[in-house]
Amino acid sequence: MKKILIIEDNIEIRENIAEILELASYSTLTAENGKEGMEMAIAQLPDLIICDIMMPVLDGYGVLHMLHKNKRLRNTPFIFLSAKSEKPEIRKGMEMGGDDYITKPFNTTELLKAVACRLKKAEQISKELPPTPKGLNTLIQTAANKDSQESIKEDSNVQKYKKKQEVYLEGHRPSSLYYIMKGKIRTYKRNDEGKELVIGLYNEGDFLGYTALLEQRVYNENAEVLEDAELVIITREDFESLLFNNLGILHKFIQLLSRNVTEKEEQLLGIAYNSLRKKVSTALLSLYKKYNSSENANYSIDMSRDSLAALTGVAKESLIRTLGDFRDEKLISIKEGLIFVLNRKKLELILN
Amino acid sequence: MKKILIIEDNIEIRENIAEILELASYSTLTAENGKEGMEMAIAQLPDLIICDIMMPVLDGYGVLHMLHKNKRLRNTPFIFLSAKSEKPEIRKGMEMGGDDYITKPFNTTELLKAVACRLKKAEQISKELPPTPKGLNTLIQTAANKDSQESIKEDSNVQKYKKKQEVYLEGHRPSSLYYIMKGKIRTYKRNDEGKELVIGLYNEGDFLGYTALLEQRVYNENAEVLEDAELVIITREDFESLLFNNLGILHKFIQLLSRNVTEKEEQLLGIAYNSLRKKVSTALLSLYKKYNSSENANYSIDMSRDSLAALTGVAKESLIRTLGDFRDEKLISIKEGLIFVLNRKKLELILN
DNA sequence: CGCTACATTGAAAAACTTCAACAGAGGTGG
DNA sequence: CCACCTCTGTTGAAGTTTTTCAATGTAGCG
Repeated sequence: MKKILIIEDNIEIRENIAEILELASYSTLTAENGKEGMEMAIAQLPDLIICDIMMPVLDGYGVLHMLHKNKRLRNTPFIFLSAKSEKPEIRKGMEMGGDDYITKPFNTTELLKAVACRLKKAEQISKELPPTPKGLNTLIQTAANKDSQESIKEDSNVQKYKKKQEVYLEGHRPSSLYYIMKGKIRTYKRNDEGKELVIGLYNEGDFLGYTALLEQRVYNENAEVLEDAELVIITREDFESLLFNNLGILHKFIQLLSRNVTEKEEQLLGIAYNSLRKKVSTALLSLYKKYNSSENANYSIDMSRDSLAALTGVAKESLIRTLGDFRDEKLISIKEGLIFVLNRKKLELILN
Repeated sequence: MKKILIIEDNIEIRENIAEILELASYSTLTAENGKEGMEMAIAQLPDLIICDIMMPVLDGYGVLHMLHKNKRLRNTPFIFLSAKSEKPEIRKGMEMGGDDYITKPFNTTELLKAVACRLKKAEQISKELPPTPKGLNTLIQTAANKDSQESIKEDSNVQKYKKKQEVYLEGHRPSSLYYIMKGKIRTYKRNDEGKELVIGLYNEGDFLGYTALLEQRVYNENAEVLEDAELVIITREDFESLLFNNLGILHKFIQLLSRNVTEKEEQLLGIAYNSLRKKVSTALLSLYKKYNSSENANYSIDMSRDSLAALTGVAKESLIRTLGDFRDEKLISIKEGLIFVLNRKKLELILN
């Protein structure tokens, strides 16, 4: 239930507002001057504040000013109350960052609408999300529903891709963001000699191809389907409007990118100094973690040896030999090309 | 000069507003009903729209609704005009996404204040910045000045660091963001065997240590001063408030991170498959580009062989031998340990 | 002067890659 | 339906590249 703080010196008006809001099943807090109101705001962190301008001790402007200085209250919606005659005061209030205002006398509908409207807007902005990248999944859907402007879901189309199909190619101009509904994708780069290195693995619930869009330049890598996939195509325009109209999504993308950087740094260290054995084992483990997060006991890695080698950054033959060694050491088993991880612990403990 | 579109059916009011705004040196466009106004908005892309609610043909709500459907006009500030008596209409307008409203009759000050206030807010949001990372430099300063809440500049302090000093260490909790006023920094990781790999080079005008802050976890790398430095310490709180109160900064950080990812991917490909010679030459060139962007002819690389090896991802001895080869081939010269790039072109053309 | 830290060189060893050959699966067309 | 072709996976052996180990040189410094 939403908590609303009412700061108003006139007891009648105050009680009246509180009553109306309570009837609309909000919980209310009341204060009879700015100072008291601030104290209460700090202690209770209300979801919205309704505040009179003309008050003894600390007036409405003062409250607004102090709110802005407080990190946790800065974004709380703030609705002014003022007498009809106080026009310049109202302007001043809006300039100082008030979100809306109501002029006295007001009627019930007006009050409730203003409150509902501001609460809704605030919610859209500060939407809390689960910390996993998967959270973006739910997010994009809720955003698509809530967005009154355009429903991303409707506009976007889902496309099916077969194994080995290329989703995009290095050097091409990005026209859309991809969201993986189903299937697995890898991204890779090729050096002058044609050797491939896999630089990213993507699974259901992941986004694909955002760096090129964010940097506003052509793709720097190729993307290929590892396992038959269904991708939601989100046009560049939709992506940008989603991104910049929704602080929550922006926040999440920043975290996503940030984690990306960190992962790549880990990978760098590994590729630079790890031994063949270590490289192969970390590659196997990263596949395992990425695609078998539910710890399915019978999970198998189904990937061509070329791809696997490109993921590890070693020659195909070296990879195969190492896999053979691991099989002999009973760390993995291989049946018809599929690799089963038998002893994850030991695989993790392999030294350089 | 800012362009303002006035949509109002009453010719007197319309001309009056236009006149006032012209006097305040805005340029104005006028339309006498919603339909005409929309056409003009699409054709002219004004910076702000003032619009009456009650109008023939297409009313104010209709205009607002259509604006929201148009990508280029969606974020244009929108101020309603309405008669004092039309309170429920005003609420409806605010609910639909109007930014502000003015009740008729209004006075000059009120109008001008509302216009100025909305224009200012819109500008803060969509601030355009130069594309270079250096842009952040100017940005943080302007942000510090404009930010009415807290001046980052005042709060933060500048600290001096000596060569070889550690700025932060892997595993430590980040408490602040660093902005490099002067000097050079490198970040590096160490593997289990103690071998170091440099994963980032930072120069004047760069930010340092943001990934840990953004991911909200401990540092994943060490940062060490390469050349005596002065760093602005920006507290975590300031950084976060800066980041989330200023869309422009957020935008820029997204681009920064994005480029970071791309760079690391390039580096990965290089470290994975390049030959020793190629690795050394790209390392030299990346140092050259990073720290001698002004193409100073007498620039020299002053770095310990250990550091250089860590940057390249090879053994120190291998690095030294390759440097020797390059010197014999007259690609570089070495005096007292300092490396001078003699033939950048040829260095770039070295094959695997 | 002796100590320490960094730079350089030589030679041997290790770690991978490359080349080459071959096997099996799977698809194709006569 | 089978011979044939191609593609992928595997193995052996030779070849390269890079690292490691060890010795030596050099500069700064209390």
